[in-house]
Amino acid sequence: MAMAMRLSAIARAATEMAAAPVGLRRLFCSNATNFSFLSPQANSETPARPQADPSTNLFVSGLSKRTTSEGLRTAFAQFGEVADAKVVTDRVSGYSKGFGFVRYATLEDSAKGIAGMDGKFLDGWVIFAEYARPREPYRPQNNMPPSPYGNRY
DNA sequence: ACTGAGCGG
Repeated sequence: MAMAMRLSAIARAATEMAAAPVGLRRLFCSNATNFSFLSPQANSETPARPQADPSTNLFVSGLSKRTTSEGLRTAFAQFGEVADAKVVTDRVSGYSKGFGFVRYATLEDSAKGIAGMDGKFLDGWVIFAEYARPREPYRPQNNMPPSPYGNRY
């Protein structure tokens, strides 16, 4: 019965993990976050699943701050055709924010990119690759006129 | 400048 209590504690912990926000699930990698076999109702009960729908665009987090867009592209290009790769940097300091985006040419490639890179090491850090959520709609922060240096939209 | 969760300009 002590055993039964231990097992239920484990099941409870696993259930909490499955319902935990992305930040906590990051302790593992996104490949190992499906614990629905321990909480069958979690599927219909989970309000908004944190995972985004499949996309050619990947959100990559956990990056070393020394990883560049070029390094990101090189790593992910092993698994498919990379159309674009970008490490997000602070605009004033120029330093990496530790995450970035990789856009593949096809959905097949982006799936292979996740399988190949999620939970792997890059420049000494375990990185996480997942489908990116749809990009934020563009809106100028102030009421500044459009920049002459190139608005891409 | 360090920052270790996060979804970009």
